[in-house]
Order: sequence, then structure tokens, then C-alpha cells
Amino acid sequence: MTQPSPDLLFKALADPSRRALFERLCLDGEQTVGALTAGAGISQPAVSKHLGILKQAGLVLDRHEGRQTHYSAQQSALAPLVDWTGRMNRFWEARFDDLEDLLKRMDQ
Amino acid sequence: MTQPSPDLLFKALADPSRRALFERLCLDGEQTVGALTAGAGISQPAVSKHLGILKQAGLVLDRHEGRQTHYSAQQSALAPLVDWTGRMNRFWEARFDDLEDLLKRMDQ
DNA sequence: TTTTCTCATAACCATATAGTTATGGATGTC
DNA sequence: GACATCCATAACTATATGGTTATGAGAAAA
Repeated sequence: MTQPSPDLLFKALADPSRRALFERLCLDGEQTVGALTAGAGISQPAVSKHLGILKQAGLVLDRHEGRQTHYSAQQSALAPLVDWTGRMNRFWEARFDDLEDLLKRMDQ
Repeated sequence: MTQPSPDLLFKALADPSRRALFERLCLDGEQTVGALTAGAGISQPAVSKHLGILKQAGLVLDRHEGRQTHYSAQQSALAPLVDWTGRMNRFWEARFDDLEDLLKRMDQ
């Protein structure tokens, strides 16, 4: 199971409809396409397409049961996002530490 | 100073060129447009446009000095992103806790 | 079997987006 | 003043994207 690229994740989550679908799956748990379509303000094919993109990004899992498909959030797929923001902030902290060191040295 | 919306942030960071610019500002610190253009594989106007979008999302600050503009990363703007991923994961943990509770109760 | 239901895909359209070249304004240099 | 440099904006183009309606495949119901 390879890590999804941050690029795929950012792109998948950049769209408000997709983010709303993902959030709903996170908050309310597994849902069928029909249920998700009911809540979203868009057509069923649009929902299916969005779910396909979320799935490709590793953000959701699908489970077929009879004639309906259940989707659920795969929150662990957010890991690369957390890593990325962490990396960006780590450098901020590092440079902040540098600044602190500098100020300390200037104090002495 | 109002929090930038997750939507603006996700959209701003969804583009690889913009993310590369932001990463570079995070890692290497303040840069002029010229310096950034040198590294990026795109034209100077393209870089300027991307920087404009990053600025609108609150991700970068600009500082004018003579005829050049220096851009720097505003990492604190990532806060809404961290919050969002946190919220999505909190619910995961909550439901995980529920599962644990359930298993414990089943054990007794 | 026939019909109905659920979802995915196809085909299409309008708009958004990311890039380009051209240009101009402001600032520094000669 | 004349020229060069740095950046932003304008105008344009090609492609990507998000939506639609139409349709079809597969499973359940009749």
C-alpha cells in the first residue's frame, strides 16, 4: 500500500463538493451513493465522479453490497498532508529556534 | 487578521507550481520574484500570478524594496489546514474509542 | 422473464485555470 | 535625461475541470 502523493490529496480536497463528501463520510461514517447524493446539491453522476476521484486519492474505500455501493472515509490517507504541513512548520520552528539562539547570544 | 478559509488554502496549494514556490519560501526563506523565477520552470508573469494567489490565501507576505519585491512564507496561515485534518482525525479517534469501548463491554 | 432500482460511464458543455507573449510603471544606473 | 532592470498586469490560448443529461450494466423484486 503505497502512500498517495500530496499532489493527489491536495487536488482531491481542493474541490468544495469533494471536501464536503469526505467530511460527511468522516463525521457520519459509511454511506451509500444514494444517501450521499441526497445531501449534496449535485446530481448522482457528479457524486459518483467525485467519489471516484476521492477513491483514486486513497481518501475513501468502496464496498459493494447488492446493487448499492457503500463508501467510507480512509482517514489514514491524510497522513501525507499532516506530514507536509509538519515539514513546512518544522522549518519555521527551526528558524524560530535560530532566532532565539541569536537573541540569546546577543544578550550575553 | 481573519483566518483564511480552508477552501482558499486547499485551492492555493493544489497547484504544483504554487506548492513548490511556497515550499521554497518555507525552506530557503525570503526570496525576490527574480530568484523564484530562476528556480521555477515557468515565466516571470506566471510566477507573479501564483504569488498573487498565495498572497490572497494568506500564505505569503510581500515586502517592496526598491524595484524588487521580496516574498516570504507565512506558515501560520497553515493553521486552518492543521485544524481541518485534526477535526477529520478526531472523529476517527472518537469512533475508534467507541469501538474500543464496545469491545471492552463485549469482553465483560 | 420483466421490471425496477442503484450506480457508473459516456458524451457533452461552460467555465476556470495555468500558461504564454506583450507591455507599462516604477526604480535604479549611466 | 536616457537607458536598463524588476515586477505586475493585460490580453490571449489551450487545456482541465465540474457540472449536466442520456444510457447501460448488474442486482433485486415482481
